[in-house]
Amino acid sequence: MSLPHAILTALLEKPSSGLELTRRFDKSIGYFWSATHQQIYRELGKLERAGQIRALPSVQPTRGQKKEYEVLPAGREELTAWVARSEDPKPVRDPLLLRLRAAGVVGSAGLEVELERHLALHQRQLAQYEAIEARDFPPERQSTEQDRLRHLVLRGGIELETFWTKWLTDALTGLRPGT
Amino acid sequence: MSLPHAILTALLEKPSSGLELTRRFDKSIGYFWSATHQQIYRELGKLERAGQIRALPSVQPTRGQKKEYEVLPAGREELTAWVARSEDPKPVRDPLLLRLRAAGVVGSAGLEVELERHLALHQRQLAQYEAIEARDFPPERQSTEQDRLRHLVLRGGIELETFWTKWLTDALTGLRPGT
DNA sequence: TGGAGCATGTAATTAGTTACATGATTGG
DNA sequence: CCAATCATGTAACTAATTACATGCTCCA
Repeated sequence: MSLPHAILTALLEKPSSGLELTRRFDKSIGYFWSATHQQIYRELGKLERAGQIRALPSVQPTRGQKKEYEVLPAGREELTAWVARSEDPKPVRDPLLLRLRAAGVVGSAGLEVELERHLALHQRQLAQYEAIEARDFPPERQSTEQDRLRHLVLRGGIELETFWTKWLTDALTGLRPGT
Repeated sequence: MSLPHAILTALLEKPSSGLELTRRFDKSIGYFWSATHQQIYRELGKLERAGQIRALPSVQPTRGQKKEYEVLPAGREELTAWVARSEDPKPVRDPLLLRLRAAGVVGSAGLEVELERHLALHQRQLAQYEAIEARDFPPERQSTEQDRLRHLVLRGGIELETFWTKWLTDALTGLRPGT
């Protein structure tokens, strides 16, 4: 139940059309909440019907015509309440860990290649996050709460990718015999 | 598309009934792939119709009667192929990171309590994993590939929970003013 | 005999994915 | 004027969640 809140957050940061949102979900927002344009349009419709956002009245609502949305007070209230809401972490569901367990039962043939592929992907993502950190959060510069929160989110991404690269490296080592 | 593979793995480790599987998914298997009994029964039906598993012929298939399943050769082959299959990591979707981003926009009122709650949950999970590691994987004891793979999976769980406890601690520090 | 617990399921809903459809704008 | 691209959507499907239904066994 987080997609509407992701959209509300994005629209508060900057009113946008569906396609603009899609592009932003492919970049910064997608680093912690991914969504496709189909999901986004469907959810925009729901949020509009719920009175949490509205289309800016600049252009007529015909198909193929750009339509910009902004957040209404009800939407902001909903988001504010959600930030403090009590929601348990979702149970883990990780296909790669599962595959290692499966490999323990049917053998690990072919797994090494796949682990190396994942390792390369995570290393690339990590490098990208670190570049963003170097660019947007140079040492000793954060002052506003918004800056600190954004940096924390990015740190989460960096540390998650660091975990994966380290764990995959260990797994590749451990997969070849000899401890 | 990993639930059927999770079930095949579990059944290869030990033939079980639906409820037994449900219990095992609440424990060890659920540490990296969670599932409810409804999902499990539905998927058992599909796998049986697909000829990948079969019910042990011991008891008649009436409702309320325990029914044990075992994996057929086709099921083992499918699992073997899946271990080596090329599958990209799923895009990240983490509600807590998203909430921090939202807090940057509408303010972080009430967030601290929620972060502390999550921190406690992750610390508890971490302690549990570490107890399992101490019990099942004492130093210098692993020899078989299966042992090494199982330990790697557990290390994944431990390091993920370590990441969350560390990150949440940082976040709580960073949330109060003064760097 | 009747209720607790074991065991297997169905139904309805929600969220996410994949594939496709259509209109508007613009530059060659 | 037509192809590329921008932009908004629909439809069908798959996966997961939540709520409910039903039958069997055992023992107080």
